Amino acid sequence: MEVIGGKWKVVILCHLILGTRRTNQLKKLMPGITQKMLTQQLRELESDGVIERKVYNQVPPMVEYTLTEYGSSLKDILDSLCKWGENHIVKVHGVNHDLLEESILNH
Amino acid sequence: MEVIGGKWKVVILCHLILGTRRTNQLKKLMPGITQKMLTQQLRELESDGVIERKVYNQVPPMVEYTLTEYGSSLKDILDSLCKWGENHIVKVHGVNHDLLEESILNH
DNA sequence: CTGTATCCTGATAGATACTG
DNA sequence: CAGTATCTATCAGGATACAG
Repeated sequence: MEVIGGKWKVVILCHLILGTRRTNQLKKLMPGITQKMLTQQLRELESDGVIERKVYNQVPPMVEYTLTEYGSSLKDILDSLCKWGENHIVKVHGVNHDLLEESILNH
Repeated sequence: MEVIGGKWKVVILCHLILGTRRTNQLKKLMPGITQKMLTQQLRELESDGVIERKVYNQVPPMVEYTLTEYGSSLKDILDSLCKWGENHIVKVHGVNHDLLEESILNH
């Protein structure tokens, strides 16, 4: 739970499951997150060994984040978590399915 | 994550998967938890509909907690979570397997 | 574009004492 | 036995400004 318990970590991980992403791509995928939180959560995921940070020395800067092989072992958890979470949100909050992505990914 | 994200919730749920437990049983199973936290986490799990609280009117009081049917749907998540967590602790903290239960359930 | 540095607030949790 | 009430400490997270 310490590894995936941060407010945005599961969301970040779900995005990275789909492939490598740049910092700004992640930011656009999660409009509700602040720059500070994004960096912070990414650093923690990195130091836990589940994602990798690749810096390209150029101007303007470019940084890519990728799921490590170890991080990929979280896929099962993420999947069952997302599945359960969707049902739960629909059940408890009565959100219809079209609003789910927005509801989940932005908050 | 809001449902299982509390500091002790996954531990409580893991115990309740094995069967109904009384308050004091849970307390003994988790030496590190305080009375306050135990009650609090149980109440939250209850209001999320994943556990059920049964009060027997007697002296001394007896209260039993059981996983609801809905709560049982968390079993997959809990399983994969525990599995991954064990590996992670061994890998990161170098804890040997005998110390795992103590390490996990008490902190 | 990516990231750091502050400052600040609310949530979370620990300790302790008390109640029916 | 099970739970409540306080009070306090800590921490995660938000807002904002700044930097290479």
